[in-house]
Amino acid sequence: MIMNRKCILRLSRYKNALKRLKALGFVKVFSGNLADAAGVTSSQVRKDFSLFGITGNRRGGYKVDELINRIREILGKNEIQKVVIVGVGNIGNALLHYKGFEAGGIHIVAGFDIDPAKYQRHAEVPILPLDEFQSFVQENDIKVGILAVPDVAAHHVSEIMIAAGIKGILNFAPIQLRGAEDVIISNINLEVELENLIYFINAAGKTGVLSPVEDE
Amino acid sequence: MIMNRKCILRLSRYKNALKRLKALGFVKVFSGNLADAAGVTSSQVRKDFSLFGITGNRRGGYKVDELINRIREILGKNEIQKVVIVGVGNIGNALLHYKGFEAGGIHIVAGFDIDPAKYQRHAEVPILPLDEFQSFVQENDIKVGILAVPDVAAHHVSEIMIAAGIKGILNFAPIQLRGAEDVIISNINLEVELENLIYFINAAGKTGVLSPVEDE
DNA sequence: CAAATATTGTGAAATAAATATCAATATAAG
DNA sequence: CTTATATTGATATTTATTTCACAATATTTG
Repeated sequence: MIMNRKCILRLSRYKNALKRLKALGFVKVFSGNLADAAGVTSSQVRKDFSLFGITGNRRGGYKVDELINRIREILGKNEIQKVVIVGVGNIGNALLHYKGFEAGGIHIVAGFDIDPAKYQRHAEVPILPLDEFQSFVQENDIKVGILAVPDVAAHHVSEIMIAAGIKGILNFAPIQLRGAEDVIISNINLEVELENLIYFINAAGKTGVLSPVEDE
Repeated sequence: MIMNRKCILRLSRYKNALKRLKALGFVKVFSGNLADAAGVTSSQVRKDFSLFGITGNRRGGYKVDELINRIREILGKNEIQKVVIVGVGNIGNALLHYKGFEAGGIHIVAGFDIDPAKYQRHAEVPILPLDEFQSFVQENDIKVGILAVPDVAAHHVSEIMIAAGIKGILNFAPIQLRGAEDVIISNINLEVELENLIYFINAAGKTGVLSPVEDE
């Protein structure tokens, strides 16, 4: 089954939207409801579902609980959920203490840095020397890491991560990392995002028209 | 000229790559060099350039300095560059003190929050009451804001921002914000990104194949 | 100066993604 | 129980994006 990235990202968003709808008391939803909540079209929702074999009832929509479980199953959240952070600077530290992940079943289990002043071996989420990265990752079977080091170090550190067995990297350094064959990398570049906003605002100022909102 | 978002994002990345190439001593580049540095194909680079009317010399490539200036011009970095942050929690605070933006000509000029304990009126980058948001934004002609409040507050705060005249929002809250007609919103959802990595790692574990790296 | 060569710039082709359409059908109404 | 109706699910259509292919042309070499 060939699945593209965008489709999976949307699936994740559907799940988030479903949780909110559930909190509002929804027991079943129609593709249109979900489309509104996730900011897409109902065709898109049904198309995505059909790719994953998710089915509802004609005229009856989808049961919220079943749907959440099915998506969670597809996203594989029960198989990997421990995440480490490399680079405990501004951004890394914020993510280390970000509470939003826990609710989604993602656990930040440790931070790593090269600066001894940052080490906190006995904190709830320990901050350890980068030297210990490989052994920690292997002992704890970690597959996902967040990279939040300065740009000059990013490439080097990504190699350390990959060598240790990390298979997925969320990269905050403002360079385009290229992974190995079996490693997937998501690049988040905040400056690029801001520049993008600025461009479209300026463009709107000139033409009076603004492109529709989209992401990724 | 109809221009899509992805294309602009790439332009921004080309600029970053060019800066790095320049630092390495490059005076001119070929589309292939830039493609490698930015992780795309050379066709893509040339096509993007042709959309914006950027030209080089056949057989001579592009002059790095000219190219950087031209891209900077297109991205409009000389017109808007002041940015505010609403929500000085974990993430907001990290971004407030993130040094990476300055080099790119983006200035974080203030943070806003509703928690009086966070106010720092006389700090280098002041943290002010949300009540003062509108007057600050209007007096300082701010058009771009970063939204980093808890999800339950996100929608409400986005409305305050838009009412104050903000035209571009970089949203870190894990809900899909929908802007007004003339407001552009970029959503960055870290949990979704992590889930996505987890999905592809699990998928690779089953099939032995991993999709190529891409973003947005 | 002429010939060889590498690279751009662009239109055409291929691929991928999103949207629209509509028959099938479950639910609800009468 | 029958009819009307709304919604799915799948296919077709449209639109967008990427890649390919190659003529045009600077630059370099002999």
